Amino acid sequence: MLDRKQLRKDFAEIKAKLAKRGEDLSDLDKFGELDERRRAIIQEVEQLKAERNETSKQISQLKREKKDASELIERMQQVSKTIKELDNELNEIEAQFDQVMLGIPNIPHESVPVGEDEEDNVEVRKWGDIPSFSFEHKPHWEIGKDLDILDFERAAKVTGSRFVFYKGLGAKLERALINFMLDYHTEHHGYEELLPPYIVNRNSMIGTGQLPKFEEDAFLIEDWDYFLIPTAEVPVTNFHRDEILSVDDLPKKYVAYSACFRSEAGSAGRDTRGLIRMHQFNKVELVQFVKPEDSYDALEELTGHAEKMLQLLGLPYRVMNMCTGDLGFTAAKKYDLEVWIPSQQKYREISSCSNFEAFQARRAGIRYRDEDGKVKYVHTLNGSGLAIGRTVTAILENYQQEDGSVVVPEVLRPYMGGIEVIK
RNA sequence: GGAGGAAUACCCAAGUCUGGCUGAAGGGAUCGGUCUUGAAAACCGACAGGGGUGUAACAGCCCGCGGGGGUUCAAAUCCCUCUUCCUCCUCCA
Repeated sequence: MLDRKQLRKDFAEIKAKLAKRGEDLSDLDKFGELDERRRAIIQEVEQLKAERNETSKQISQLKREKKDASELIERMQQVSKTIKELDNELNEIEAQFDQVMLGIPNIPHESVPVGEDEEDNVEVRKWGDIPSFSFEHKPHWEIGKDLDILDFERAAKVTGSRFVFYKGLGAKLERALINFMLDYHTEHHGYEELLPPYIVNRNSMIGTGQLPKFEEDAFLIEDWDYFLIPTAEVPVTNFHRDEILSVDDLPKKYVAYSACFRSEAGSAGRDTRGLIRMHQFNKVELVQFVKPEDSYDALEELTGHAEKMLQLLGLPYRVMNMCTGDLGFTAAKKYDLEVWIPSQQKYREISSCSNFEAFQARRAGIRYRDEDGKVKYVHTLNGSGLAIGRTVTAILENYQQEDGSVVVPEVLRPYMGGIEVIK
C-alpha cells in the first residue's frame, strides 16, 4: 500500500513512476475523487459529533440539576440521525477507498531498470563455471527415476499433476538441504529460526500483498476462509502484524523452512515435467524487518546470503536486477538468482530477493518506535534462501556422472550421513 | 462436540448489576528528581497509546475499555454477533 498523503501530494509524479510497470492503472485514477469525498464527509460528521458531545454534557448537567432538557434532547435526536447517515456513507466510501489502495502496486526504486518484461532484466553478476559434459547428460526427472529417488507417477495417482514423492536418498537429500540452509543462516548470517503455520487467514494474505488481487494463485480452504501459504514470507512477515517494534530490536532477521502451495493458475503447459513447477514445494525463506534508511543495504546483504548457498553448493548462477515490467506487485526492487539447469541450457529462477520498503508494513501495520519515540513503518524484505526443489534439480543435473550416479556436494555430506554419491 | 467463565491502558486490576462531572480509580513496572561516596530503600514528580482529520508547524476536533453491529439525546456499563483465552466433560496425534 502506498502512503496516502504522499500520493495526494505527488500524484502525477507517482503515477508516472507506476506507469513504468506497464500495468493497468485505472484504479489509481479513482484515488483523487474518493480521497476528497472521504475527507469532506469526515469533516462534516466530526463537526456534528463534536456538537453532540458538547450538548450531551449540557443534558447531563441539566438532569443532575433536575431541570428540563427535552428541547436539547429533541435537537440531538436529529443530529444523531444525520450522524448515522453520514457514517454509513463514509463506511461505503472507505471500503471503496481501501480496495483502490490495496490494488495499487509498489513504486519501483530509481535503481530498477525500466523495461517491459523478462527480456529487459539486467544481469548484475555471474558466478561459477557452466559444466561441460563429455557424455550425454540427462534431465533431472530421468536421473531421479533411474536412481529411484523421485516418483512423479505415483504422486499423480495419489494426488494429481505437479506433485512428487521423494524417495530414499532423494528424500534425504531434500531434508539435508533444508537443514544445511537453516543451520547456515542461523549460525553464520544472524537469522532466528521460525517454523510457521502453513495455513493463514485472509488478513495475513492481504498484509503481504497476495490479496486481494491474486486470489486465484492461492489454495483456499473454503469453509474456514483460510489459505495454504504460497511462501513462508506470509506467516513470517505477518508474525509482527499490527505491532510496534522497538528500534533496538531492528533489524529483525528470520529464517523459516516451510512447504509452499501454489495453484499455478495461468501456467498450464509450462514446466510440466520434473520438479521445477510444483503445486507443493519446500523452501527456506529469509525475512528481514529493518529501519527504512537501511533497507537497500539489507537487500544487498540478503541477496548475498542466498548466493552463499549456491556458492557453497557449487552451483553456477547469475543475479538479475528485475526490470519495472517484471518486478511483481509488491516489490520496490528485486533480484532474482538464477541457477544453471543443464537440461534446459538455461538459467532458471531459484531465489527471489525483494525490498518492499514500507509497502507491506503499511498493509500489515508493522511499525517501530525510533530513537526519538516517533512511530514509523519498518521496511520489509525477503528472499528465498533457497527454493529446495529447484536446488535438488540443479544438483541432480549439474552433479550427474556418466554412470548415472550423482555426486553429493561436499557441504551436504555431513547432512547425508557421510554419503558421497547417490547411485 | 457439550457446559460454564473471562477479555479494561506496558503489566496487574477497580468500574459493568443501578447508562450521564469515569475521555477511565488503585498498584506495579518505566522515566526524571530528592537523599546517598555509589547503589538499594524511602519520598516527590511524569506516565493513553494508537489511528483519523486538520495545520507551514503547533493547536483544535473525531474515534479508541477484544472486533463488528444495535438500543439511547448519551454506552466500558444494556442487547445481538464474532474472535481469542481459561476451567470441566467428550474426543484426539
